[in-house]
Amino acid sequence: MQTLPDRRPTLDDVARHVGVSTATVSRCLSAPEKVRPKLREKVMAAITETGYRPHGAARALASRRTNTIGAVIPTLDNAIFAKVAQTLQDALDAQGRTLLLASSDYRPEREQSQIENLIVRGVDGIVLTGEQRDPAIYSLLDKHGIRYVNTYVHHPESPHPTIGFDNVAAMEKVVAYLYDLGHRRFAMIGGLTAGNDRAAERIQGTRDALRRRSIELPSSRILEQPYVLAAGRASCRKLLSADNPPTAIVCGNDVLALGALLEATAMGKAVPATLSITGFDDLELAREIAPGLTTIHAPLVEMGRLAADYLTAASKSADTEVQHIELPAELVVRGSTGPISC
Amino acid sequence: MQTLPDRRPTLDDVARHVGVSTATVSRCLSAPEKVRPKLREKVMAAITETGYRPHGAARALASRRTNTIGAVIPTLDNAIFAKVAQTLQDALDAQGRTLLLASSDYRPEREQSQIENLIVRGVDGIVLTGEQRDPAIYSLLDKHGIRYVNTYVHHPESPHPTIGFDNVAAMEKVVAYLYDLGHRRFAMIGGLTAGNDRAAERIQGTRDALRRRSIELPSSRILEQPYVLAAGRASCRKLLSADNPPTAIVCGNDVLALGALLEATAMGKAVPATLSITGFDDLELAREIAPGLTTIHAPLVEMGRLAADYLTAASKSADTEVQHIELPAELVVRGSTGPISC
DNA sequence: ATCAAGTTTGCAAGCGCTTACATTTTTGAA
DNA sequence: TTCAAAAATGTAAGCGCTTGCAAACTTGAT
Repeated sequence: MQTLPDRRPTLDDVARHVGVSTATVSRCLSAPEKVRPKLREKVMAAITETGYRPHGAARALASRRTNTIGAVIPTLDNAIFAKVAQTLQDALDAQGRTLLLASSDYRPEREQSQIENLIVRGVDGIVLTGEQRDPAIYSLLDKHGIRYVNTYVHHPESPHPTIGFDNVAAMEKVVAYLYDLGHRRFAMIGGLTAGNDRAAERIQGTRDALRRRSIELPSSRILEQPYVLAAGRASCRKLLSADNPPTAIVCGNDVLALGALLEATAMGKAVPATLSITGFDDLELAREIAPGLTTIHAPLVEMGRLAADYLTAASKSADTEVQHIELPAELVVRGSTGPISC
Repeated sequence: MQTLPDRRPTLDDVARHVGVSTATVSRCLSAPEKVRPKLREKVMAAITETGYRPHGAARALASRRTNTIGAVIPTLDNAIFAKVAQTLQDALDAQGRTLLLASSDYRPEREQSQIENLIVRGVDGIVLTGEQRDPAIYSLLDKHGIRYVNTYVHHPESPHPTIGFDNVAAMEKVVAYLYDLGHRRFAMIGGLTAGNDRAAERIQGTRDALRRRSIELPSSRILEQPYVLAAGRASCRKLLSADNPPTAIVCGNDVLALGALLEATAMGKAVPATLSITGFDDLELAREIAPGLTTIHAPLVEMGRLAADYLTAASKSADTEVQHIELPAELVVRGSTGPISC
């Protein structure tokens, strides 16, 4: 007798098909070694035949596990975040878990709603970008017993775990390098700092590093811009058109720097002969363009892998130690920077 | 009397807190208009106080809905797919649904496992990339009653719905334009065609368009490469180093074309004076680089929006008509192409 | 053969929520 | 006021699965 169900097959369908209990079928799927090989084979065959696939929601409800990790990144539109997402996915895949990816578009309220969304979906842990956010979010996370880790930053004193690099120290490296080349007239094209602590730290880091060398960066020389090429171009044009233009433009990320580089070239400004430009992140394109972009290499792969490992380990042990891992963010010198020549 | 639960708050906790039934609390959340305003306020306050958040799995199990759409894209590492994902997410957000994003890394078996994953997660519909895949996947989708739509292609005769553009016709436009400029020696740097029908169609489209003009493209002039800058560079170098090098290089996407453009420039080859290069997709960078890249504009935003709408509409009505929507993919002429000059 | 220990399988109680249906309360026309 | 209709709320039965525990079956030393 053959039933032709037009509904999604269930565990029960498979069980009846073989003549065993649902418990056995369930075990074939989640603990195969507990079922006698011969029986298991029969069950597996029935699963194939019926096209059965587990019902994730039912499984999650019964087992109180989802084997899922969430991540909220600012945007997919930047290769840098896409790369981390890819790394996370690979690392989690290897552990038999899956990644739930959400993007906030750099908007705090949207980040919050995405985090709540992940909570509702029952993720076991969350990878966050940066540290700055409404404390209510952290307490909500705690209340639901969900582990999380802040990435892209290193804040050893923070009560929240961080895996990332020191944005301030990285900018010190950039400034030190440019200063030693002889540069004294600086400008910065940074990211929008509202709700973005990384962007703020990079600007602050640059400002501090210059101040340490007795150079004050006037606000007219600090432009806060969205991370798009066109903004880098426009900002560069503006800076170069001013009186006494800078000889070095420090950018908050590679996208802005590439925009600046393209505009400077278009304006006939020789790079690096008369203008040095630096980025941050080290995109593939930074290496390929001519001249190559001097930038800070962000250790994305390492960061993604460690974040995945951290959440996995964290969900097992219940140790309370807040962890902070600092990754190196090194300066990569390429053709877009050089000694001052005027 | 105050309980201090260290477990996740449930509907029941909230209900007890207010002194109503769980049904009422549930209704406050999913059909607020069915609850007297005064009571509703009390319930909402209790929800805030307890930090309650719905348990998605339980909700999905009870309601047999997840309000979730899945999408499987080849990779996040290409701005083009990131853009579609972003658009999809925005469109779905507006409908109160969420996007579950998965990437296949251009590997068919990984695409399959990601699709199964989405089925297990109970998505209401799936956005797929391209059409070529194991028929078993389509029948699995059918068996589970999950709607899907293939994007990036337009196959009016296919039994599977498609929303996209005609890759073959697009390449005809490219070739026609270059031919009319006087080009006769062509080469192509295409994507890897294994499991990628878009890449295959673009190569085939180019070959056909040339053949129609009595130009045969020898296999030595067709390079299949992964979509990365470095591959574009290396391929370009190889093509230009051959005897009787091409005057026009047609690329399978903008990443390859940008690589080719960078390499040609680095080799001192004047573009477009002695070499024309075309891309496909129309990345932001294609517009910003110098010279600007002549390319096919892929209507991503429109595609994402339509796909979201289609799956929403599809899940409501049960009409059986297989839909095919063709979107325009126009040639955008910029500085990387010009008349032949030899 | 026998039986204790180990292995395999089944039983059945939930997991936290939604929702048909039943019950109670409110409303407003008579 | 009265009472039928409408609105609000409660009751309770699952949704499809996992898993502790009990029952049945194997195993192999005696």
